[in-house]
Amino acid sequence: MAFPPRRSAERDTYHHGNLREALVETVLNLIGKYGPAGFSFADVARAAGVSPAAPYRHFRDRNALLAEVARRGFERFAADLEAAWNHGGPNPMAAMEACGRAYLAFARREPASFAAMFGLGAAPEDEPGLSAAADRAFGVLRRAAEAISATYPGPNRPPALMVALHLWAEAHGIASLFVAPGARLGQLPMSPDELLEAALLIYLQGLALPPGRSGGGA
Amino acid sequence: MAFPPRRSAERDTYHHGNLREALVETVLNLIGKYGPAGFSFADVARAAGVSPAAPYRHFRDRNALLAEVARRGFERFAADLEAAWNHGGPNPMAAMEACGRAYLAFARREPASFAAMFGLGAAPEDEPGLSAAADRAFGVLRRAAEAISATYPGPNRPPALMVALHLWAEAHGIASLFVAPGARLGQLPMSPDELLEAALLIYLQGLALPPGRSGGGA
DNA sequence: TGTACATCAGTGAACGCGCGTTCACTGATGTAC
DNA sequence: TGTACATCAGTGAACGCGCGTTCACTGATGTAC
Repeated sequence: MAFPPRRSAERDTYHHGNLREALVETVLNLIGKYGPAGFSFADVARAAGVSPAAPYRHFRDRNALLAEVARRGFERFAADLEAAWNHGGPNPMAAMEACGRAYLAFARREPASFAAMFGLGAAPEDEPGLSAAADRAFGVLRRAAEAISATYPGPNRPPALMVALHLWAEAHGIASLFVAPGARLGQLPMSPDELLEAALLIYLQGLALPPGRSGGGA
Repeated sequence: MAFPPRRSAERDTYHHGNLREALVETVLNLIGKYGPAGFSFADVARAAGVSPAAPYRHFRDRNALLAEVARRGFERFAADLEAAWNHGGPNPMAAMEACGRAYLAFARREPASFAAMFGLGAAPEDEPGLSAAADRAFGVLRRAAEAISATYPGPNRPPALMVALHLWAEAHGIASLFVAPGARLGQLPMSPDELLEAALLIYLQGLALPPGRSGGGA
């Protein structure tokens, strides 16, 4: 992949001023266009309008750059989930639904970040801060699950961590299979959001029952 | 990534005999070691012990080779799911559980195929047969969901396709997040299989109820 | 069963290219006094 | 407020390398008669 250098009139000073930020943003653009594996470190420099040596001032190598992109993605992701939870209303169920919608919305709105974060494409190796940021995002879901769990009476109160993992997996599965670009499946009978919402409802209903004969008659 | 040529004594004839198969298998090896983006077309040839021009007899380019790997992966995947369903016993619930286990088992046993199939790494563009193979795999889950749906009495019989999508997403989410190599999460409170089984049970219980107040008191 | 010949599946050398990375450098910025 | 100087963030040329791809070729295989 070769890119024409960015209109060089864009920058009239010798120093870029904010190259680090610009590189991160450029990567998001490139991932969006060519996928996480579809461009080189040199391409990033070219697209950002600097010499191929410039990025080395800010990132050790291509992987460190990608990891930073993923890390920032997780930060925004966590913030989105947090906001959804906080504004989801007093009812934990409704708030959890809002979280689910936020999950899919993020995958839709920031497919490039999503790809970088979850390694759909050359997965960035662990860099300092990456896992921490990912944990922060999961932490929101975990606390949400705790609030939900607490609404069930003691005897059949489900383990909050399990609930969090279940819901995360469902949201992530739907996002990966049906929202992320290049999703392999064609026609869905309903939107991903509706699909997730229905799954959430059914799951939470199932939680209310003590484990027993599952399904079959009424 | 550079590889030493394979011990050349391995092949004493001028013709390889079964290079196409060998290339596919070599790719699985390389994905396993370096990820789906971690090697070049030339590396594949080298690792298979042939000249860099030889693979062109069998595959248009790197992408076509990766697509073939993914296609075969889906074939085996579909076969696994089918077998799990068929041997899962007469009870559709139990059989679906077996399918879930087969899903995770595949991701565990063939991480390289899984990565190629679901584009965890440079996703192969659509090649003839790839989507068809993927559809075949999903078809198994879809029929299983139909059998499950049919066990519910008419009034609240859930749409089979929705059930299939829900279960696929849950299984896929768990596989992607917790089974696939490079999964970002650390300690789980239970194994992925247990996690999926629990989710399945809760979900199927929830299906049995007519939609209403979800959760909260008993 | 032999043989001539077409076809096939490999070789290996060659090409141009862009990559990642380094280097000495230079222009701009910030700060001490 | 001026000025000297250290530091910083960029340049651009250069390097060796391996990539993808092509080419004329050659050894092996299969088949017609």
